[in-house]
Amino acid sequence: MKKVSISDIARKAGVSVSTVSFVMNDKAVKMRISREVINKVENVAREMGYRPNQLARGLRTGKTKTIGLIVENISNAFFATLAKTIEDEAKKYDYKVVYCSTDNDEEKARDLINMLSQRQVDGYIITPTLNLGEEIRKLQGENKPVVLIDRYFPQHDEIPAVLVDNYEGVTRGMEYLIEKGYRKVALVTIETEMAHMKDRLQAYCDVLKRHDIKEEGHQVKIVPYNSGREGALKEIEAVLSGAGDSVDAVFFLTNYLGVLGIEVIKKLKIKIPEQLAVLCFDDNDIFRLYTPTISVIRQPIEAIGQRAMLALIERLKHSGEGAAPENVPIKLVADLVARESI
Amino acid sequence: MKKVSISDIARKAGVSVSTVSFVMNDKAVKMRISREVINKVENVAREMGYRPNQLARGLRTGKTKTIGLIVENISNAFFATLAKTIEDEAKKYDYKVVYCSTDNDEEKARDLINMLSQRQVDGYIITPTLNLGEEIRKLQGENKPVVLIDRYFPQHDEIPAVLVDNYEGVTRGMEYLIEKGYRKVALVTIETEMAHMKDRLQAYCDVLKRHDIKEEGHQVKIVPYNSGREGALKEIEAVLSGAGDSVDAVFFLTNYLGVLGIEVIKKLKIKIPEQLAVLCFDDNDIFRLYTPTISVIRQPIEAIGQRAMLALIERLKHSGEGAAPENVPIKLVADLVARESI
DNA sequence: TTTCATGGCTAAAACGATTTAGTTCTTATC
DNA sequence: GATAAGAACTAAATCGTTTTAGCCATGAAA
Repeated sequence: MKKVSISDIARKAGVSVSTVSFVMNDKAVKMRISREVINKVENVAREMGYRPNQLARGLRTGKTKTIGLIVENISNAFFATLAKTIEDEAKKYDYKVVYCSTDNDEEKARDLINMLSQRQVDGYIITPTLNLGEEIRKLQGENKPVVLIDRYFPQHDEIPAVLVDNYEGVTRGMEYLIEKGYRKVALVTIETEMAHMKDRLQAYCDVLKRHDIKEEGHQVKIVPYNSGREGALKEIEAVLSGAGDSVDAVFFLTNYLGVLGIEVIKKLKIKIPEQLAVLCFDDNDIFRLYTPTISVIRQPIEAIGQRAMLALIERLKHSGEGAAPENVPIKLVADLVARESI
Repeated sequence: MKKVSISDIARKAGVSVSTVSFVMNDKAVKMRISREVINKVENVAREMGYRPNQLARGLRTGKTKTIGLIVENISNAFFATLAKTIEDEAKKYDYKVVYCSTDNDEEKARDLINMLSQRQVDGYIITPTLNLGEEIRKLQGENKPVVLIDRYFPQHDEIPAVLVDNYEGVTRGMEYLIEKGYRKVALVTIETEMAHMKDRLQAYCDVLKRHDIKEEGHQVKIVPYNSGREGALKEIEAVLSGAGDSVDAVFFLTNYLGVLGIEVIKKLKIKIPEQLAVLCFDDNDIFRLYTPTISVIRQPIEAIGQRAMLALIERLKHSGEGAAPENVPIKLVADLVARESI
């Protein structure tokens, strides 16, 4: 019981392969195939359960109707939601998406791009790691559109990117904390050279400076990327043990760090917000359900996915022409969700 | 700047296409290509940045080195973890996985199978919806191996399946509740005809019967599948409003329901475990971090992914031969994680 | 001198589609 | 009666690989 091909149908219907192809692609009328032949072919195709081979089609046409999505980690809530949005959005334009995770590893990211390229995806949506600029330029050189999400390369402004306005988001959060009277705000962030995180860090520093908060107000803990779960917990604990004393508030710069932070807070039995105010960049179910509920700066995940998809589709359409260089990166505004933790 | 093909290399290196192919596939020695030609070809390929076209390769060989993974919803923690495990596992065998979500919609599931089939994936791992038996048999007819996960079709024991022992898991949970003195255990489950959920429900009933618990002890709430978030919250609230009175414990049969349950409990300010003991089938970060922590029956997600992958690879290897019909379904044991909620 | 290996490659078919450029009938037009 | 203009199809090239069968030397064996 082999798969049925277009020529099987042709044989059974007593017509040529081309005729079948025209019928299957709704070009029958344009090619003046008679009504009866059309019906005959359609019937035979249905009976035999024909499903066009996309490999063959892609090989011939050069289009696979597939886009590659590279995220940091698909099992992280943020990326999972983003992926789902993009998948749903892609379907509207009749594209399928295949996704994969870099685990933030440069080498792995390169391998993934390579793999997707070999599979001839039509375009890419990428959460880049460091030093991926060259690889991405190569894709563009092959005329494959690329849109970055969540992160960007300031030095490569010819690569379109869609992300939250990180600087503005953290500024908003910090202003809120300060307005509520907190002055000793610890920052917990992740070790990285990437611009989006630098922007967040910069915003923190700028706000403190603007309010003339010095020394004791500046407590930045940078968790090394490879410290693992246990290591990260230790690092965070080191900061939070100062709660109620050297620290009166903490701002976690990623959702993942925030969840670890909750774990530490729970362990140390720190009272929120009496001993410690808590704010996190990026929402998570846990923050909504924890007692007390945790305030967050919420990224507009759906909007990011939609805008990215839109930008990509635009480029896929006019892939030949010189892509109109949008003002990059596109920065969307994050909103503050005030809950009980501040 | 077009993509470079094998014949571009052949031309530049002054050899035939076949020779290049042999070199690129490590068949050069077997084909007695001389050392110098091998080196030459390899150099040219590297210089030109050659990446084999997998469409062409797949078309020719009939193997895409890709497996299709169909889950209910990739943004759900359970399936996201499962997907990640399977992806990692697949990589070991040099397979790529492409995943998609059914949202538990029969029609969508069929479409996805169709789409993956058109893309010529070599095998499938599927979280089936209702009535997918026929479609799956068709795949097997085309000699494409299929392994089910999380769910199974009792009436189709020729389709291999890997899942947790649902009956045993719920039995264990119920015995634990009863041992701790709870007698009025409400059950919250989802409306479905699928066997794995029937098994869970059956276990609940059997345990109560075994302990001679009648009437007041039997409170089964079946949340309709299409009730949406708000609807589901209402349904659950209807049950939990009896906490401390007609109900002294609640057992959520899925992780998703459990999270909604927590939301209701929080809203109604129900004291756990004083007014209500809580148990959930399937773990989630929230259960670990909520105060108090919530006990769960934990599924061995990694093991499920690994066993499923193993079974699939086995079948991919001997796809010609009559697949040795394993004892199906493979049922793995779930363990009870006792926390503070009981 | 013919035959046979063997070493070192290449030609060409095949995979399953799409698409361009025909081909073969009718029928209408001058 | 010759020509042109559709109508209704089909042949064959093509996409980029893999793979089988075979070609052409050279040297050894008979």
